[in-house]
Amino acid sequence: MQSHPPTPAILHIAVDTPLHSRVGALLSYQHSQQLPPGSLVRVPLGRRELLGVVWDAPPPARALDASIPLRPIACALASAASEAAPGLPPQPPPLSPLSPAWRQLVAFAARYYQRSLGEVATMALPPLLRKTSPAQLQRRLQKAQKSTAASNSKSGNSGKSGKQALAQTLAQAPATAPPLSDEQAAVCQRILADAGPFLLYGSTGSGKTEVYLHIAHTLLSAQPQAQVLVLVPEINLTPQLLARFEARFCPQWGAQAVVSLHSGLTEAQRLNHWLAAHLGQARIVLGTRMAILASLPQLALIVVDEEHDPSFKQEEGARYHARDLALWRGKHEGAKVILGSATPSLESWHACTTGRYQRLDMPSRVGAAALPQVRLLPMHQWPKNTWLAPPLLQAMTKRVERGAQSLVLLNRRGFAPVLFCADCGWKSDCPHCSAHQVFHKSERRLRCHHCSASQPVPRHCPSCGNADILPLGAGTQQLQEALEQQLRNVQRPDGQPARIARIDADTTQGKDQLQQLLADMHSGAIDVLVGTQMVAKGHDFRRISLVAAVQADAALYSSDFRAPERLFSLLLQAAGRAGRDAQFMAAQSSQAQMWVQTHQAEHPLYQALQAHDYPRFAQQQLQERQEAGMPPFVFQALLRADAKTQEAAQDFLRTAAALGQALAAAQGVFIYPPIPLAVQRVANIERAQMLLEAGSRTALQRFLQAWQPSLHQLRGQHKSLVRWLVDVDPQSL
DNA sequence: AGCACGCCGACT
DNA sequence: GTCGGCGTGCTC
Repeated sequence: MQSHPPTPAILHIAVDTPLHSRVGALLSYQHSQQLPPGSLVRVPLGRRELLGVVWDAPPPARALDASIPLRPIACALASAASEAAPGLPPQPPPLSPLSPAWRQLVAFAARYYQRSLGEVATMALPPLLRKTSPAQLQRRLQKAQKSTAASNSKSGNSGKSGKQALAQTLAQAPATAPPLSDEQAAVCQRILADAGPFLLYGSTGSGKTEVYLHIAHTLLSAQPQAQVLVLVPEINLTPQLLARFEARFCPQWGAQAVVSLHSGLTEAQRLNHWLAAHLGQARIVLGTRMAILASLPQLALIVVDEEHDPSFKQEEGARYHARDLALWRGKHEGAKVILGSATPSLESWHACTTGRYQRLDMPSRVGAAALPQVRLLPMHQWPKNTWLAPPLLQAMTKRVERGAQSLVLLNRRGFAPVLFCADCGWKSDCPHCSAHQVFHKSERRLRCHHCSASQPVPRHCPSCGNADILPLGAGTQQLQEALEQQLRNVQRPDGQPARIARIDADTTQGKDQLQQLLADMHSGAIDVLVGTQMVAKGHDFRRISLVAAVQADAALYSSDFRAPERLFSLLLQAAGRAGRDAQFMAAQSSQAQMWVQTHQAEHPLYQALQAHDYPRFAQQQLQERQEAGMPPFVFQALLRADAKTQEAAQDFLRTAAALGQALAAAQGVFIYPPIPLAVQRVANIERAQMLLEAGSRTALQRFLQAWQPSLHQLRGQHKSLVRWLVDVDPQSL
């Protein structure tokens, strides 16, 4: 068919190299023929071979020795149909190039977050592609194209948990769509009629998922090629939602129609799922933040569930925010975007008040009991070291006796116990970090949560030799022990003693342990569950009628201005664990309750929580932020420097500030003085950062863009500098 | 960033 | 005598 012989060409290729290196831009290679932009190739660089993506523009002109010929690419993994040489058998259909829309997304993310094109591009591709030969890929492709009937439930879930959840959900809910409530129907109508983006504000149990399913079904039915992307905060939450989407869509469109994309998959699964999305076989892709960069040629809808969740922000490498990229991608690819949350981020809430997003409310809780009653328990009337106030213990005792469960939520693992010598005041500080090593009873070791250095628990104080050294500070473990002590004479309806269990990093080292604990909780074998944030999210325990938050106040004193927002969200989410089963609650003839132990019962945050009034909380927070000139009313970025000494790190930042000063002034960007990070030293590296603030996103972007070259130059002059990085839209300061 | 080459200290 | 520390230099 092709009559012209292929003409040799120069390809401009994005490879994973840091922006600040001398190979940070597109690299040029030669090949026997032109390959279309988006083609996947493997190229030699130095003595290694890297995955690369063919780009459409040449890199900015650089001094390149013209007498040395460009190296040829190693192989093409994916490209447009290549001509078979005359006489040879026709080549099997190759993988199509990545779409222009995908490359634009990658280019935007690279520009916005100040990383190289190649780094973002390779980050968006399955790691196995780096090692797969064209022949292997070809085989995989043929297999994928032939067996659309292959069981996705096998590869779609990792391990037992997914299958259990699937079976559970299938048993509970028929695959047919339940009728929508009036509220849900009204919301769906708006979403289908308007452009969006939409903020779906609905309390836990209000049926947001049913709205996602309905919209997805409508769009996928209307367009046979259309695809839907659903983002969830954490891997643990994927199996449940995955099961619901599979139950609804796989009977109609086959097992390949729904795939997951997250870091819990094996490399082979990830490649297969990615391919299914790229080839259009997957109609629905459900995944964590990384899935926002998947190749989805016919994207029609993006759902970001729990859009307020901080885990959508990547905190290393290219520090992108999946929700923000979702909005950009939706706009540029003509896909609808739905952000869903019971406690939206203040950024999103604010965007609704300015009309940038359309807010849709779903206030009612369906199929569940009334929202839990929130009781604020002032702690000043009890001795200072009281962990659980007597009224709360009484309430929990009553639940145990009636066969109902309680959940005790510890605000964070932050107050992990350190080892302390009462004689000389020695504490188990980490020798490499400005942090304490934490006492782990089960391992009999001290471990640093920042650098992972660990050592056996000393028998005597290393400083004064005193044998009387004790764990200091409330840990989940001590709380569990205290509870066991207090409830030791309490009996369940079956006459057995109360059973108390704990979920945290210590007790759930093996995956099976966590599954076992969750199963025991579901079966009712556990009466009181003590845990951190992870128990507050997602789990649908049917018999919990009381949730208690202890030590919640810490967030109110935090220097991080986002701490209250997170606390409110956590507490409301935790409250949502109680009273999920209306029938059970009716049989208990009691109301679901959320108890909060506090020294600040009058605090507006708790007052709003008591009223289940997120809008009031958000409005009050936004007003504070506006008055204080904080996001979302200003836009921020951080420049961080790591060096061998704090002084060197700050020196670099100060020099960088001086170099950017004129530019910053011109763009209206304010540069704050450098400060050490909260954890100043990790693994013997000193860390400092400098806040940049601007009244507009574009001003900040323009400044960062212009500033970047000076930062690269500066690098060479500061010898003890280990590295620097820019964090655009930081989540914590 | 990798991954080399290259030159000085404690071990089989 | 080698193994191995990480300093400097290069990669289309």
